[in-house]
Amino acid sequence: MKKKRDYTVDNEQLARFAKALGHPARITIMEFLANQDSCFFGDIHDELPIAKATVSQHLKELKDAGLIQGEIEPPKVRYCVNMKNWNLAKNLFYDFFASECIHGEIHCE
Amino acid sequence: MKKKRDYTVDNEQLARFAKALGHPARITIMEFLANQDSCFFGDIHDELPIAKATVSQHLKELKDAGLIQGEIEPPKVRYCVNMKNWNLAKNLFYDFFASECIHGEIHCE
DNA sequence: ATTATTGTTCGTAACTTTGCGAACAATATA
DNA sequence: TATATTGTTCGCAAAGTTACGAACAATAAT
Repeated sequence: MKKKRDYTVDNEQLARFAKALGHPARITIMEFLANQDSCFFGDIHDELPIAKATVSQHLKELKDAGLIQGEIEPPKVRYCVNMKNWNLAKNLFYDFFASECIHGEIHCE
Repeated sequence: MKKKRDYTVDNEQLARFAKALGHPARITIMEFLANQDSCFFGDIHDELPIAKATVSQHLKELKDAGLIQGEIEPPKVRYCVNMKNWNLAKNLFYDFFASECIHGEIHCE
């Protein structure tokens, strides 16, 4: 029997972030939140071609992945980027893609 | 009825890449391919704690997403990073995360 | 106390993902 | 021709994803 390595913690985390971003609605949400001050549920919903129940579901996934957080401001809910985890994701992705720079063309100096 | 925007082509593409990377096995594969010259199926399989049928499946997904390509060198199969699409992915991710630099701490100059 | 606004949760349906072992195909070796 | 090596495909099971409308809860306004 050969010995098989387990996945590293970093790779598990990176995969978790990637998975959370693996839907155009969730990409659109993150992009929107990154460039807005007002980030109420309704504003997000207006950006997306899907029902509010589905939007709520996508927001929950982003929240579970740690990429956003929401706080209730009755009668609305304000969503924001979780900067700590967003930066963690950013760094993991940067390092991931940087490892390819040995072949590199773009973004490698 | 409100008018809802469709997803942009870029966001769809970015989501497709993110989804393809949304599993630790596939992250591990890409990382491995990025840093090796020999990239036979068997070498990849040895890195992963899963059955070869499952490895084959993950490779197929990465291939379908355009991130890798494989060529038969009987009796082996050599897998490699598809640099064109890898760089496209890299750029899409970089731009995606760069949009957050208005709040930024790290990697923003 | 109604009624309206806002967003979540429930229930359901269709589809996709992940994983495995077994069977298979294709070449190389004895 | 038999046998070994390499990797894919098949068939299946269990679990997760995506989507919706309807029902619900919580606050605010009439």
